[in-house]
Amino acid sequence: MTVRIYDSKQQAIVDLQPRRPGEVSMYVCGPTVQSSPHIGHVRSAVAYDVWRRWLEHRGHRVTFVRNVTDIDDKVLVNAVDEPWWALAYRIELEFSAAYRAVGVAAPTYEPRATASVPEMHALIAELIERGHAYPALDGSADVYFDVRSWPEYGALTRQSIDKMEPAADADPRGKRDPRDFALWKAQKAEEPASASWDSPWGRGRPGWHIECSAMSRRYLGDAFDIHGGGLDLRFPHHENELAQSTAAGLPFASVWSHNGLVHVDGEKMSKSLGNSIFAADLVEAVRPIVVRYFLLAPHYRSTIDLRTAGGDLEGGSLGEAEAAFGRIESMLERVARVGALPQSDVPEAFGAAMDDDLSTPQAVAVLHESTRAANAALDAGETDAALARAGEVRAMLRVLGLDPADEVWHPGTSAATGALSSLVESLLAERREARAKKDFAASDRIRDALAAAGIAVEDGKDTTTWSIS
RNA sequence: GGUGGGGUGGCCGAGUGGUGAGGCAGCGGCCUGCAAAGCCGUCUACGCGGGUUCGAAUCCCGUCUCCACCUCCA
Repeated sequence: MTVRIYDSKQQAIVDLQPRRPGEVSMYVCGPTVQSSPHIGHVRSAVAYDVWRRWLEHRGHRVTFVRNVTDIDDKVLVNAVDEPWWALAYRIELEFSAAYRAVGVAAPTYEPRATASVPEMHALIAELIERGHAYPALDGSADVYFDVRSWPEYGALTRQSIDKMEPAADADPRGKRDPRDFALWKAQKAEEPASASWDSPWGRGRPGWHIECSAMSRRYLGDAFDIHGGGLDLRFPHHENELAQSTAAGLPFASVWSHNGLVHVDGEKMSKSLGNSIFAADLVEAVRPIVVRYFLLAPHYRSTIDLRTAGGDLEGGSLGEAEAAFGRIESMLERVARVGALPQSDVPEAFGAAMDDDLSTPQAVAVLHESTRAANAALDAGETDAALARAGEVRAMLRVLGLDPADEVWHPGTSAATGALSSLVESLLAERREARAKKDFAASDRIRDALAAAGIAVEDGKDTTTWSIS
């Protein structure tokens, strides 16, 4: 079974042909750690986490590198009452927590830009030697990429240089062409000494873009299989990465992949609109596992529109996701009471959907169909059939990183959990006695009391279940 | 001006030629002490105008419209 993936550069779905059979190397652009993670960052991380899990499920050994860009203009600007490196690390920790919360597995390696400065220098030197980069004409320590020297510049986004707007990353006086972008930026007088490094061209710091070319090469090699990131990185970031690396003579990425963006109530999410949904807000509105379900149910390349109920997250599309996913969880709990789930592989239709450019919408449809079938079988008293279907559901959930039993979803498990469970069970035992005596007033009193404490009680055919709402 | 992506039923969201994915919400039924859950059934579709075809959401032409990117961005 061949996995197919959309290549942004070719604008086509192609067969994934790993350079080394059985091994896939992926480089995904991680955050510039300048401000707190929002739903867009989380969406991107989930998308490539699912890609990675599916490739592993298909038997590939995946080397997954996601960088942290910890030195950049905005990191310096945003560090107002703390050192820039303290800000960068503080934000990096927020990102790690957000990723972990929604079940994104740790990458194979997570390199920081500041740890690969010598590799950047090597790349820049190669570019100068090949005639594709030059030190600034104004005598500063800036070094620019010479877009006119590279005929393929614009290949990723199919744009011609003449129709592009000038790059605003440095004073154009030092440039040969206003579209030339900085590979190395001279240290400025007002910037802290700790934010600059010696280089053959003078003291300074990396331009944006060069760090990804340097780190992907360092950890994955001159050529690797998949380069991923958000759609908004396509230009200029990925275009410039492609130009730098290929102009330096490297084959670079075989496939370029981009995940779609997240909108809020139909509007682009942006700082100026003040409508950013931060990761911390999300996991407060609904359970993290539901956030993950919400983010992977639509296709990874489509725009997700997060609808709120007048700003209330729980009342909008996240609440609908809670209802939809809750259905699957309820089924698993029902079925678990009649027997142990068998080890199963995912249904063929699920696999076919995932192989086809990670078509999670169809895959999720299979998930719901199996859930319905399991419920139906249980209602019909067909226990074995119910267990079989539930086993399939669990297999699918595991691949998607959505298994409710996975310990990543239970970080708060503690003695308190056990104590609560014990109390609730003893109240439910009293209620069972009352119901047996047809004392429904007493029965309802207990249910109401639990409801008041935020605990929902549901009577099944033979059993009663409870959950914290 | 350039480069891309969309317009599907009350809502979300799949679907590139052939008895209308899936979810949320609604309605009817079964089940239930009541409720919830579950199951069964059910109502609303393909922006607009042409064309090709035995047959089009799907292909072609035209048209309207929304969105993103074009050097801050996941």
